[in-house]
Amino acid sequence: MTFRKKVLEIVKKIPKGKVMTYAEVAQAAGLPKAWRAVGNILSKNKNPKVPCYRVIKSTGEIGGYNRGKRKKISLLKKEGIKIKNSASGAGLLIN
DNA sequence: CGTATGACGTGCA
DNA sequence: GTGCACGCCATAC
Repeated sequence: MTFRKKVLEIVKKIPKGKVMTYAEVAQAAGLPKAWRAVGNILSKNKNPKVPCYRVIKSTGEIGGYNRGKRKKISLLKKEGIKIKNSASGAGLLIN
């Protein structure tokens, strides 16, 4: 079980309507200091079953998305999460 | 095997 | 409040 796969598993287990930060995912994967790699892995994530859009930065920022940050925001909004500011503002509301 | 990179995080100016 | 720089880990080439 590589760290990469573990991270993907964790992200897959994220409940609907909820979000996790890269740091949280890394911690859940067993390497709380590997959030760096988490982002890197998700960026190269080729598994469509992984809702990588539910993973955000610890600062509350959206971060980025393979298919465009815009799309990520839309998906999160559908889940009940609204984005206050996508830049520096760092604000997302959960319902 | 070694180097470079990245969807980050925190600290400091 | 905003901007810049450093540090960290795993993956890719």
